[in-house]
Amino acid sequence: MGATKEQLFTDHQTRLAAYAKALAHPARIAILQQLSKLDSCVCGDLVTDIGLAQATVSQHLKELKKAGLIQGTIEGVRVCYCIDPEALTILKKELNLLFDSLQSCKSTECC
Amino acid sequence: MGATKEQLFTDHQTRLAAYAKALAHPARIAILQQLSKLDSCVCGDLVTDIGLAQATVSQHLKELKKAGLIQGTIEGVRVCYCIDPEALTILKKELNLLFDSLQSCKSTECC
DNA sequence: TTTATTAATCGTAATATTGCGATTAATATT
DNA sequence: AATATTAATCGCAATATTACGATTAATAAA
Repeated sequence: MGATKEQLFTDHQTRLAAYAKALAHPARIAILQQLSKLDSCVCGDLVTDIGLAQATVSQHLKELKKAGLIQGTIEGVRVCYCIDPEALTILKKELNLLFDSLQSCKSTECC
Repeated sequence: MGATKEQLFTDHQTRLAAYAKALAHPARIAILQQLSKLDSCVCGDLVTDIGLAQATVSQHLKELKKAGLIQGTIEGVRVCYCIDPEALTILKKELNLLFDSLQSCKSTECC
């Protein structure tokens, strides 16, 4: 096994889980923060800044790209990575949906 | 390999990644939503509601407990699971920290 | 006491993730 | 043309995740 039974869940649950998965590694959070901090989007710097091997950083970038959180454009030999602001907006929206649905929590009544 | 190089990251990055990991499966999001929806916290119902095997649901509950998002109290034969409202507050705070740090994103300038 | 119910855990299988060295393809530079 | 730089990808190893049947321990009910 090891594969999610997708048909059991709503689109919102699946979408949010996918975003959460993208954020589920400190390196990927660090990459996002680094990307937003840099003046330019020259992103080979990420490798030195993060402290992981180039192949590993490249893999994390791929995950972030897959989730739609970042975009990459080729600039000669280099690749410029940037956060997709729209994706961030959608992510925030999905998170708000979750927190709204958890707001009616009556847990203090029993645990 | 297959283990995160924790020493490279800040506490915030590690903490948030751990929370995100807990949310990184639709079943666990479904469980949280179900827990907040039920009048009581009688949670054996989760197994029928979610549609996964008892052992699998139990494992997801364990993950949520590990992340601190839920608590479980024994009530006779049954176990009552509840969302920890404080953990939700912390999670929101960590997420706000992230979004604040990503706010200064200048990505539209280049990608 | 015997039987039923509940939920954790064990064991197993399939798959995914994390990490990196080595290689590769692409573009720059000399 | 030869060389350097950059970043994706391959291949591998270690570990983690997802899922479930079977078992177990605990409590409740008969």
